[in-house]
Amino acid sequence: MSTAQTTTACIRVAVTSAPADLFDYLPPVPGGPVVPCAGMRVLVPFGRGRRVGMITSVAATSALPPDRLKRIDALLDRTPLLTDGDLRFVLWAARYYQCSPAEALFSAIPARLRRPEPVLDPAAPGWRATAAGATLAMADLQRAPRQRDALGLLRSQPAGLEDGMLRQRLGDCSAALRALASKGLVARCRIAADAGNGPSASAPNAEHPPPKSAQASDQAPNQDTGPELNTEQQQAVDIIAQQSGFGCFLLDGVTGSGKTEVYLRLIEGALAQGRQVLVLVPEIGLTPQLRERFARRIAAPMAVLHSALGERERELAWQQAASGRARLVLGTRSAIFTPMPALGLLIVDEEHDASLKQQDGFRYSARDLAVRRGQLADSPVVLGSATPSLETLFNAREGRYRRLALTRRAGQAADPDIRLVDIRGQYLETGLSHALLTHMDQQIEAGNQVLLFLNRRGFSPVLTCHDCGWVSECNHCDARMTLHRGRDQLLCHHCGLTQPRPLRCPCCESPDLRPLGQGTERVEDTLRKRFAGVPLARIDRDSTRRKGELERLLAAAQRGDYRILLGTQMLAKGHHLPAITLVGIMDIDFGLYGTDFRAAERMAQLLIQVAGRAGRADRPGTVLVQTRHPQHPMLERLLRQGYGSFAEAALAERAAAALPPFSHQALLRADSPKAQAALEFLRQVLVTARPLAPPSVEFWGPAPAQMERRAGRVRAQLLLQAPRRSQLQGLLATLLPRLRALPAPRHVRWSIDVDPKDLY
DNA sequence: AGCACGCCGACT
DNA sequence: GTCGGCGTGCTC
Repeated sequence: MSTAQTTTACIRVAVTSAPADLFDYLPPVPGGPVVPCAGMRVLVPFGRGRRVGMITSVAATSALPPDRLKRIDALLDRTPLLTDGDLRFVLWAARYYQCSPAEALFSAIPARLRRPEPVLDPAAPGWRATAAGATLAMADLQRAPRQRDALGLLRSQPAGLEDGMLRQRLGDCSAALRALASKGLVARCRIAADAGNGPSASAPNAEHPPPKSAQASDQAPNQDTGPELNTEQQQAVDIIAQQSGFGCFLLDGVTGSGKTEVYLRLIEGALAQGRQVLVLVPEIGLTPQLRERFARRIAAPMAVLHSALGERERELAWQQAASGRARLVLGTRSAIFTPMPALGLLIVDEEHDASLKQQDGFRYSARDLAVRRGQLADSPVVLGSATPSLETLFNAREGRYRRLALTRRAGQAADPDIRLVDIRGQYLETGLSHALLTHMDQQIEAGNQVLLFLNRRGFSPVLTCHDCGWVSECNHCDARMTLHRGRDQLLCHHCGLTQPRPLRCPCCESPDLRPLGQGTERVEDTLRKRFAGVPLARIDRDSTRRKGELERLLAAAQRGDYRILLGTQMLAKGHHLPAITLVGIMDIDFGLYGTDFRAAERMAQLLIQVAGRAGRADRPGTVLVQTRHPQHPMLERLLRQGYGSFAEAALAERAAAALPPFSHQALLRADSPKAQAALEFLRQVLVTARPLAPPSVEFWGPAPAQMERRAGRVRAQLLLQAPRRSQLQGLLATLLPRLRALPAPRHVRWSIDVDPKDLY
């Protein structure tokens, strides 16, 4: 039967780096051992060359005459990489975000599989505990914590763990393993392959033993049961755990209220029911801490997926999830596409965070896709944040999500005392007011830690000539080049252009060049002089360039090695720094009069997140916010009445202006090296689009982009806005194919961003 | 998106 | 006489 079918069937293939469409092929030469199925990769002739593609469906006939169809060269997989359910999800996302099926599918699988490589052999080399290792008293390894952790983990997995999995759980532990091997406590082994057999086959006891079994208590140093929950936490856990099918929850919990503890209980519950759990976090910076915390508490196998992973490691982790062997998957945004046959719970931590949105190519929002995936998997979705996005708060208000509030900080910690410092007319020492410096003195003297936040890296944002007024402009962008004194260069933060720091003005030859304004490097300089002898760490993209440096600095900060922490954005994320009693925000004004309608929302989230670093332990925290606009209504409201009240007011403004979430947007961006070409193209687009759109759809522009010239290209944009998502989707579905067919003016590149987060 | 074909200026 | 600029068109 399969012979007749395979000779006549038409195989629909998404081909890599091809136009947006799918292409029809004939099956590979009949008689092969493998029947082509949706979700398998194939090698196909395409034009003059060969490409990797993925089968999206197998149909009876093609719209094209059979003699125009070519034959698939080879099947690259013996079994599908993606199930029908996975395919449906990814292809839905491709349609929603107006991306080609091929680009979406191949960004959903590990990068290595975009090439015609065979999937890695899951029977990979690994380690297992020997009989001696299984009976050794753990106390004997008291002085070797790495070895103790490694052995403890291997003892909990009698079948052994493969190298990639061990690295996932423990980081680089090869030295510890070699040491254990030399004592005969662990041995090399191959892990039995059971990929593709579904979840239960690989989870021998479908009921995953919760970590309180005899075996777990044996490894007490590795597994704890966590603190008791307070009423709010318990209530949240109970309500979410009751949800049997799809349902979306907003876990709205102030910093330090124990959201992670709620996640952990929910995870334990879902695992105990034999389900898999997917946890999304914004950035790698968060992963080590969270990974360790999960590893300490969750006995079940976990896979970690983040962007710093090597290709092979990533694929192994992906396989672990897809085969059902990994029960818990912790990952950054692209992990939303990880196949998980027994998925039963999705958690998105810091759901407001911008890095959950992919900013190029396939521009998806991992948070929004998590909701969709929860629907398809008929599973609960938990969105957690101390500063929920206005979209999510709106959804909760409308009753689409259920809001669960955690209002109490764990332990004795009191809410931080947030105060504005009016810096108008004040003398500033490298941007630092007298008031801020005095508070720093006090806290440092009292033996506490201080955190200073300045969202500008480098020494100074501009270098200028005191004699002729020359400024360090970038040749390729409408922007100034930042002076970086560490590397003695001018650097454009927008296109990456660097040039040696000029000694004389390029314009008038004057030697009197002066740095204007301050970045973290310059503040560091001042602080090292002002607080001589006080240990200080600067944490920004430049000081943490080396791999593992950020973790090293944060760990040292946690131990109290540093008394002053100075940094950018990176410091705002949920790192736990319990000794901080003073947070200084050097400049909040960027968010008050921003051109982007989301500027105020971002400012508020940043302020509350940074403020959340203060006073997490039993010491009360103070936050000083330097501003030139102390009467700004949004800022006042945020400080007097808190984020929730700010969000209500901000939502009212959005409603009045019919902005998202009260409407839905898509942004068409175009750029070209030629001055008017991008704008011209978008005018053409508008002419095409207007008649296709219902009258309720509004068009804003086309207009030059915020920074019109960037990296040598002139940029323009056209914003589409509709009251209803379906109207916008309807318009895009008819408009985009026409745009792709439009004669593309030379050198104009364009792209579409559905639900854009940044309007520039 | 690649990668061809194809038709016009500066080199050995 | 060729090498090579990138404009235009096609890929099941």
